[in-house]
Amino acid sequence: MKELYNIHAELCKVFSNPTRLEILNLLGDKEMSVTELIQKTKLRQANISQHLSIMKSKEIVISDRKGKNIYYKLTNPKIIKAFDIIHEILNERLEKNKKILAKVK
Amino acid sequence: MKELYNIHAELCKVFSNPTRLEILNLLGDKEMSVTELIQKTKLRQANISQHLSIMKSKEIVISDRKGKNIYYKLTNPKIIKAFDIIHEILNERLEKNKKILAKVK
DNA sequence: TTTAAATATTAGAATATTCTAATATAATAC
DNA sequence: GTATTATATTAGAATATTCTAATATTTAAA
Repeated sequence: MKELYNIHAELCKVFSNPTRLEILNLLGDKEMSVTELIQKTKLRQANISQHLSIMKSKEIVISDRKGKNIYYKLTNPKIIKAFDIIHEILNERLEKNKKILAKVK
Repeated sequence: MKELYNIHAELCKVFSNPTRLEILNLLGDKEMSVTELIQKTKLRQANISQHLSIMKSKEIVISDRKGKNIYYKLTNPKIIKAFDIIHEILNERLEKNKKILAKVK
């Protein structure tokens, strides 16, 4: 069982960086080339490449060259499902805080 | 939108440590005192306390003293739902690898 | 009111992560 | 071939994380 926690933690480590989350969310919509990712995120090329390399090595994305460009996509779209739940949790937290603020006011 | 990635990443950072995942999974079943958590995990008291402190500060768990003991529980059980999806992803990955191995053999 | 049990905090060494700048590689177009 | 475009890799400084050992705090029991 401890081994499951290790690989689960490894996976979450990948998700614990805002740039990688941004990339993954973009790839959730459709596969995208590195150039497109640079344009959408406004981040440096080396940085995007490094993050893609990390995610590829963890088998979270796969790449596919098409002519001049290399396209990346998610290996498993369920990742987005997990993100959706995280977003629900964050929204519920926000709502709760709003209510508390409303009472105090 | 970038702000969402920041807080999402912050939350996943908490999930990117095997000990914290182990604690959270235990708390998913029922609330538990620090002593119980030490017994179940076989980890050092200081270590458990530090991890609980981190998760409390991120509002992932809340604590409640009952006499001698302090009990911790999840603030939002949906966390376990997110973990279940992660486990599905990891299982699917495992199955895929099994199939590949079977073909090679 | 001292003692014991339960939990928290602190300090610090070891390790890991993340970014930028610079450079390398690979494919296409000319 | 040579230049250009797209992408990857490397090195290294700054920062963050994680554990252990030691110590402090809090509550209940004697």
